[in-house]
Amino acid sequence: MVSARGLDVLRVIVQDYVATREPVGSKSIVERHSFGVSAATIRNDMVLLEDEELITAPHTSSGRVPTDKGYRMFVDQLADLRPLTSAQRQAIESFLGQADDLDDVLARSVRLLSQLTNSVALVQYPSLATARVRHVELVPLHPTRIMTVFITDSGRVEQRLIDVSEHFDEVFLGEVRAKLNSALTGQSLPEAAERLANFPELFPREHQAFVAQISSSLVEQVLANRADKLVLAGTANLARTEQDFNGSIFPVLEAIEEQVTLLRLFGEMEVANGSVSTRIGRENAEFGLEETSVVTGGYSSSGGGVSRLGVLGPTRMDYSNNMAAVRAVARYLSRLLEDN
Amino acid sequence: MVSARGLDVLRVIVQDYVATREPVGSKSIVERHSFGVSAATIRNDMVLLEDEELITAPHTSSGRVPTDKGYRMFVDQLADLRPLTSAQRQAIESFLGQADDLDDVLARSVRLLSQLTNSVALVQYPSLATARVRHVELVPLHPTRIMTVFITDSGRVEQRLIDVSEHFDEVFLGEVRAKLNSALTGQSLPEAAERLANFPELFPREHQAFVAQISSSLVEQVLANRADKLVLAGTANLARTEQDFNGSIFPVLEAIEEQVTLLRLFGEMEVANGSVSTRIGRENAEFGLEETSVVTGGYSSSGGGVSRLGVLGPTRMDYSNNMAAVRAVARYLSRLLEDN
DNA sequence: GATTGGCAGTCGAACGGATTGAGTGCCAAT
DNA sequence: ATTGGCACTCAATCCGTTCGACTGCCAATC
Repeated sequence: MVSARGLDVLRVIVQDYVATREPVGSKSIVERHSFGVSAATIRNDMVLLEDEELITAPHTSSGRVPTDKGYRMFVDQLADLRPLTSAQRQAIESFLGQADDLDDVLARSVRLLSQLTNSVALVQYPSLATARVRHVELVPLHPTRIMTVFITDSGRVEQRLIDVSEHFDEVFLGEVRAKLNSALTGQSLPEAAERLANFPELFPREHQAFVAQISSSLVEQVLANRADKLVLAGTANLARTEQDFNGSIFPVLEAIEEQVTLLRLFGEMEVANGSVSTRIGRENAEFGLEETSVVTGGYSSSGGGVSRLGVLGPTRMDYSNNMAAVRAVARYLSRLLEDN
Repeated sequence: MVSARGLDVLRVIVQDYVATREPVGSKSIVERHSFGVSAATIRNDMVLLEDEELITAPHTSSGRVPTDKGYRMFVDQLADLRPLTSAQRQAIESFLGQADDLDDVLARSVRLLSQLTNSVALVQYPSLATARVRHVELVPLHPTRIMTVFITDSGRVEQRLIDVSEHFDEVFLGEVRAKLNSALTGQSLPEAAERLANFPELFPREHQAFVAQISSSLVEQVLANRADKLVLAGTANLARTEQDFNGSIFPVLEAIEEQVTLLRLFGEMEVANGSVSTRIGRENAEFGLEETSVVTGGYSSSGGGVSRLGVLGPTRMDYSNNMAAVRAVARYLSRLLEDN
């Protein structure tokens, strides 16, 4: 069994390895940290850690490196979630404070997060799953073209142009708009989609075809909006940590471009509002990201739903710092978006 | 002086080097291409090419590699702009043909271009500089909140929320909307901004403060829209061609994230509609991109302006193919966006 | 029983020398 | 102008040696 000191050894192995990118040996441990025991004792602890598959030696005569399992234990039990420095706190405050609209808030958050962590940062747009319709607008543009605008209480606005087959009457359009709003305002998106399906029936037969064009377009719009959007920043950091990706950052760049992958990854991590969770190395194998770790946190918006943000980097990352940064930004973001 | 055959030699050096990533020697030239002369003759030509700084030898006893100047000459005089294969043409047709709205068209174009070239592809949103206002809409949301929507004839739609300080009357808002549209529709953006400045004066004194809030917000919106937007795809291709970037793709990733850089780069390249132009290696030094080349083409939209699209990759890229691909996609895109 | 110093053993990294081979530059002959 | 021949250069490769950082084990010690 691994002793208490054994776990301390694991901790410093993770810390030193993350700091230096070099396998850490028993001797360097005793001279860099004051364990009060000799190198031989550390060595004894290390064989136990190796038995538990928490560390491994790249080759016979080298220092040890944490395994995925070792990182996992570090994250779950050993990492001290040191709070950010006051300078960092202040940076968050002043940097996010001056944002105005939702897009701006998210853009600033993601850049901030990537700077705090020197990693790729991701922020998911506020979830629409629990959002409610605030307003629907129909704008006549052409004799046969209408713009539909769709606004949710999470502050998201989407517009779309549709071409209808016949000329329409603007007064009648106003009537449609009024009925749409009274039918949909306050509804959740799935409810709204359902109501839209039956919506044309509220009108006299001769107008149903026309209204159906509008409502079916709106349905698409409502459902399409579920596909969440990501904002990212800090991709260039990948180049700096490239050697940690066993040669090729190709899969990582691919995942970043295929945002669907990242969204699925996010989706699989459960995140209570305010806490953070991690996925380490092979745990991401199904996404082709065996060498990368993800730290995720949840933030809540006035829509009520919890959305995610996080950072992505090599398995050999500074978990303590990154978890603290994710948590801090998530909390600040929640505060900002709930007030509003 | 460099003979005609000398230029042929330059051409095959560029082609072979791009194909193999290996310095090409006189012997391999004569055995791979039928020049009808001996290796020694080729060698004589090569010293002349080297005198002109069109090629260079990485070390004394190795084959030659094109210099930036050599690529430049290749691109300007030697590249055969072979038209795309009919399969490629068909791919363009079928892939772009099924797009519906502007965003979709651009997203498909950029992905297509990156696939055709195995490089990072960029497409600039249609220029608004010469776009004209098609429609302005004011949507009352709250007692004190209005959404302003701004539509140009280039198909771009922008919306924005503003909070006004006092409650307003919806009928009056309709009046404002009508006057706005009659004042702005058909105007170019700079003209529109100018008219908006004086717009409140059209109203009785007691309403001017309210109208001013709307118009000043619209002015911002109009001017802000000039900041062009880029869509990109194929970033993962950088990982594959990484060795061509002398070790670090950092500056490239950075430029990709800092879209401003790319826009400035685009801006410096003059592009008549339908033609393509290139920037090679050091010519991009001011952007920190000494090892990358950019192939740019222009496309026109019904807005009337010319916008740009292109690919970006290592200096050692397949210029013939990439120029052809850029030109083809640009032409197709023009056709698509002008009709509309 | 935990800890320690000592010591042999392992293995990658670094170094140096020899070899190989692709390719050049030059020159005299055609 | 072109060519074959030849000496020369230099990166790449291989091989053997050394060096050094570690480990693993063991007997002695606390």
